[in-house]
Amino acid sequence: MREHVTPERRRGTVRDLRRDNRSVLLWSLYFDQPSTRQELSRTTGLSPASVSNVVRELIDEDIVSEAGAVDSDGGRPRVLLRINQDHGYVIGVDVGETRVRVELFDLAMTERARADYPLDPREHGVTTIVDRILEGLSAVLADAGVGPSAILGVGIGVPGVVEQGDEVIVHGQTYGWDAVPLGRLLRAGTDLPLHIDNGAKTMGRAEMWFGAGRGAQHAVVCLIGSGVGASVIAHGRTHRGSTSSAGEWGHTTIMVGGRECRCGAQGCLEAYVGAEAILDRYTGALPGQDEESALAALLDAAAGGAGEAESVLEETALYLGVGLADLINLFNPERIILGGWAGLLLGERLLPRIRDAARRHALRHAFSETSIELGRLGPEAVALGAATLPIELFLNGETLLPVERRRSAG
Amino acid sequence: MREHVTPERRRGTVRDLRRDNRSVLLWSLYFDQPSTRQELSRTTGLSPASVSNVVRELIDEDIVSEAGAVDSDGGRPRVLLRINQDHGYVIGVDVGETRVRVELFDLAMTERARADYPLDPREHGVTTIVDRILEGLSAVLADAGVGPSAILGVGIGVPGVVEQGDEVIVHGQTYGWDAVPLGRLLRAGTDLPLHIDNGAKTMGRAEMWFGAGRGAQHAVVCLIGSGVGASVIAHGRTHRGSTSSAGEWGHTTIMVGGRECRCGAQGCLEAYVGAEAILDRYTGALPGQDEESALAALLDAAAGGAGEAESVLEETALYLGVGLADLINLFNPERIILGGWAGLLLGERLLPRIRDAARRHALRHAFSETSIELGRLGPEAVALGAATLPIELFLNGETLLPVERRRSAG
DNA sequence: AGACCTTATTTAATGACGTGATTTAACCTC
DNA sequence: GAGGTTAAATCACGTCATTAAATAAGGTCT
Repeated sequence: MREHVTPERRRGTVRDLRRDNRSVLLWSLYFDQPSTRQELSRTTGLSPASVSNVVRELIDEDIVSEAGAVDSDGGRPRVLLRINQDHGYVIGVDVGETRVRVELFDLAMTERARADYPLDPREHGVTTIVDRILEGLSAVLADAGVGPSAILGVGIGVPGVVEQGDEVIVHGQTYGWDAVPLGRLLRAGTDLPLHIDNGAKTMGRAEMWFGAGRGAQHAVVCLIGSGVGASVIAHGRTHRGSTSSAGEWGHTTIMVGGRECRCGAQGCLEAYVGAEAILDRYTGALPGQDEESALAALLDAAAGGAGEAESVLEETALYLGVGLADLINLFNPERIILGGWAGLLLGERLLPRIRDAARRHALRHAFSETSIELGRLGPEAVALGAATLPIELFLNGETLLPVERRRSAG
Repeated sequence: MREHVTPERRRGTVRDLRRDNRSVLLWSLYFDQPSTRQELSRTTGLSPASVSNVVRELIDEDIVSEAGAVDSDGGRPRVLLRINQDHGYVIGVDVGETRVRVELFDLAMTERARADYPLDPREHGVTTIVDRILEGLSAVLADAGVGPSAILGVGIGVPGVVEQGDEVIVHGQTYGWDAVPLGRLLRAGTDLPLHIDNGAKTMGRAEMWFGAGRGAQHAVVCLIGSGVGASVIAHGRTHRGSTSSAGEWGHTTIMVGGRECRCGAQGCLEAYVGAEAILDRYTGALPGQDEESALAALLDAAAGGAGEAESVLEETALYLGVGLADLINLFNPERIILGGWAGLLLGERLLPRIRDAARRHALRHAFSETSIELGRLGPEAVALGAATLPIELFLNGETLLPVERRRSAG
């Protein structure tokens, strides 16, 4: 990743100061469009004169446009400013268990093109995935009629642990990937700036930017699907830890000596509340071929009064609540967001019971400061969140121009 | 706390830039004394000219002194710089379960005076504690012959959750304190700038600044005494969460439906590895009046081959390892430091077994990136760590002068 | 001892920046 | 269209970090 950030982000000269001020202004404008110079002066704390200067610069660079004015009541009207959504584009890639999806967005995160590639459930080979991604990149570029030089960057959400560094390495424990240098493999097929991250983390970004997490500084986004992951946000930024593998909530132990988990340990949370585990604990028959319809059927059975289904779900709510309580105690977030396809299904029916179990297992004070909510973006948001990775660099003024890219690639 | 920080730390003008640069220079010098202008230029990334300017300013303010020079091999010798350790003093307070300790340090963290007040085990009344603290402040000032105006600030480590805000509130679940406005109560008796924080967190600071955590950016310091706490450091800074109660590791659930914990929940880690809980699980007789000697006796019994003692400890190592694995999975630290009097006792004998249990319950990748070590400062470091709170503000250039203090107090 | 070399630090000149004060612009009401 | 009002741009100023040049402070060599 580093390779696409200007080397050694400095912070000490007057020019760095300008870059930073420009950046806070862009962030402010991005999340509160349209806005006026006045308002930006208030929200950024910069003087009106500085806002004027920076905005002129941004307009000259075709990043910001003036767009109308607000009605005045006796004075010069305030001019509305907005980010030019066609100044550049970003691409988000969702590498899931069942498909690869590639989406192209403009700066306003409006989808401009999409490509979908279903995966054979047993076909997770690295080269297959790499080919699909590269294919998808060309497809969405062609489809949207956008040239590569207009692309600010490509965000890629993948399952498994992503180790950031000079070379991005992906460890997909449950995916069959072992130390895959995904960045290098893709680089052979494209010059676009790549940003690879764990899918749960990109999903979390999406909820934080555009979903249930908006406005929160400290939050945890829980992703429950077949497996279980989480994205921890502290001070508005994803917590990565020393090698970017933080947030592996699913393999937290909630029952010493408990059920075997596919990670090899015993008593992991995932072995109780992951969709696969829930279905596994239920001995009755369930219709539906895939996990998604099976879990829905289980929920329906419980609603219909089926005893065992009911008790499996009751237990699930307890375990999930315990898992959330651990997050509350350790991270003291202001908000917990339950997402992922299974998380949303379960939350819809069990949220009160889950909340109650969390309350019983968390410290009073921390629990009372936390709200537990459902995600708002659905499980499709992985690509959207991945696309925010290059957006973030852009807003920070860290995006290289295509010319510079070529230089740094050589 | 806010009240003693200049209101609204800005970041946008050239003057802020200077404050920041001055701050990075001070931090660098503080942890690498003595140093030279050259070296500081390298470590801070500032130009030699800027270092010269800032250093001259610091010398004029009597914060830094020149102290000798390094031998040269043919050129002008480099002048050694060090922080003037008598430029100001800080006070650290440790409010423990059995005593209140107040220590006065100079800027080099050399202890200059100390006052100890044992507490009656059942005498945790707020007014008693407040009186002891105030008494201790006067005592160490008198003892060290230092006037209040030379004190940069007072750091106070207390048991329980400390809610930072305009008014500092202490919730001491196990201490019998309920929403105590400790800051306000102390303010009635002293004008000194106060910084209150959880004792586990201040202890963690001490290890990070001067102990086993030096140099780490991501670490967790575990404090095991009668109860269990932790201090999580991410990117070099203590993780506080939205209301500063993050890091309550002790009440993480490791066994759904397990042993009752004094917090009211079941299966908390503390109910298995806290000293009180360990002793409680052992049915044999143990000599010694206090927990400390009892635990030592239990360890000796096990070393002597006593079957039950051995199995209780074996179990303890397992549970503790599980607790550490949770931390590894969630935070992905580069280092875990085991501290607290019980943690040190247990670690001494059980560390290999604890490590092994952690390995079995953590994800491979994250575990392999983490080292698990014992604390180096002993359980006495709470006051030392608390005293680093005002030091931090000082290094950041956020300490008010006594004159300004009075203004802001009125 | 003195000429010369080497390295550290300071000084001087320069360019960039943010800000408050001052102008100018743009719209309203009467 | 004159006067009032608010927004935005411009100007003059002070601050800052940096580069290049100058100076300080010690060596070495003859």
